[in-house]
Amino acid sequence: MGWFLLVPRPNHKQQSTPLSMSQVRVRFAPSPTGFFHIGSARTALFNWLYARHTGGVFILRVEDTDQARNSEEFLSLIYNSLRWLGLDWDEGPEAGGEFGPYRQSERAPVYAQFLERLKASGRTYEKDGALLFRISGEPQVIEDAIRGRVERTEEKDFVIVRSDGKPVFHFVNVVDDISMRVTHVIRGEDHLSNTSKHTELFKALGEPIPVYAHIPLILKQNGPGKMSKRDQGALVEEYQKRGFLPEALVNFLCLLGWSPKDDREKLPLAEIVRLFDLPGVNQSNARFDEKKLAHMNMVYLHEMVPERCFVLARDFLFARNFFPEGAPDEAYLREVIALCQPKVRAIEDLPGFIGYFFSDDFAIDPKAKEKVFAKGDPKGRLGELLTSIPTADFSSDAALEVLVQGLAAQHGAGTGDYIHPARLAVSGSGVGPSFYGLLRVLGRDRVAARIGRFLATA
RNA sequence: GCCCUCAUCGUCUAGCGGCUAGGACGGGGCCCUCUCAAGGCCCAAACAGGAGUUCGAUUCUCCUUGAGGGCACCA
Repeated sequence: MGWFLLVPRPNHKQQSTPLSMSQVRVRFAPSPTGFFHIGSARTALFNWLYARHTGGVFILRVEDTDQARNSEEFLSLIYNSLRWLGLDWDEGPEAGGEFGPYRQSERAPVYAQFLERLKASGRTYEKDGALLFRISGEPQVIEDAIRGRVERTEEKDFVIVRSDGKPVFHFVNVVDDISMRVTHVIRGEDHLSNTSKHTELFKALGEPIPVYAHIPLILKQNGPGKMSKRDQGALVEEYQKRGFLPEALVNFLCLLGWSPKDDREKLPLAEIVRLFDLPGVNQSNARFDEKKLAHMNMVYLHEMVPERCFVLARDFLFARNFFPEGAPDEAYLREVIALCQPKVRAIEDLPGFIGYFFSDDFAIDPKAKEKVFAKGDPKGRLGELLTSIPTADFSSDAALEVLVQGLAAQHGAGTGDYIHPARLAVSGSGVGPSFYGLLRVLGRDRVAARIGRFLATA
């Protein structure tokens, strides 16, 4: 890892005119042939981070030349996911820019023009109706900003235009990077072996070679191989639908192949932007760990301001049709969410956690009931509590706590002797949010009715 | 098969010649106590193997092994 101390840092300035290359220009170039997945998201993220770190330009380029497999749905999914993650692009579709168009399907004239240049160099020839590129056969050396010197010799000529007239990936990719003035190519390591094809093309066209930075791949969490869009937990859209917090997913993704080099893990994006650099990126592949993502998501959830949590939770609950009988009172919902925010690990846990706040028709958990009735006199305690409810102060948790402590002292019992049976009576569950908050939010009427019903039926 | 890349706890990582090899997730235990999927504390857990270089290697070099990727008229 010490090579970058010896070799001057990325040397694009030596390779081109300082004026045109004075600003970093990176691109993320997805092809809309399937769902947007975690690996692509991280590649986009690292490009975005580098652009923001250097004050450069982040370009979105759509590689939609595979017409048989492309779809506009997949494309808008990419846009949506990038926006959800906060990865805004400076140039590209829906953003404009002076080096467009940014969809390859609209760039045929550019490819024709560069093809003429390549033909003029005498390095192309036709075979079976396709156009081939004649390689130099010379070793291709790149100074990868992450891996250091990598050398590889391309061994055979390759097709650059199919017999149907469509140019292939290697050619259009290089042409676009040239014409969009891309200075740094940050992409997955799966492209490392392709790079020799690309440098051959850059040289044949007499163009400067960009700085390459091949980032490690994300491996699927179970089983062999890299993560693909078919793997469990691979789709960005899925996390969005499940109510994950985008800042948590971004933070987690940053830590797959990069670290701040100290023991911090949760850090603000602005801090990551400040610290991020290519030599700090790891060289080894990382295995995706959904448990750690879930933990990161929980940490962000618990630290989030309640109002934002409310908005996210409300939208999520409505999206899941959690209120089939219509919207609940907003102030009440806000209180429920605020009460439960510290107790759930994720927004998606909410539906299973808050049902009894919105319906009196909840089941009594038999296990919890067994535990409550195992000792003491739960019904007697509930009776005492019920008697005190009409005159109780439900305006604050503290007031309710005082009430229960008073009952306990008066009857020579512990607060738990009231709390556990009462929690069961009002929620049907042995677990839940802070007890006094639970009573306060449910309110006097519900609490009294539910305890009364419990005493009558349990 | 050929080529390229990588290699520290189960997982994500810190470490850039001398450390009791640190942190986090997950796992186990204890505490708190109004429950808990929350919080606090503690424990187990790693330098793949072999040769070198060096006074000294997790750290540098080579080999082996393992892992990943690439070798399309897919991108």
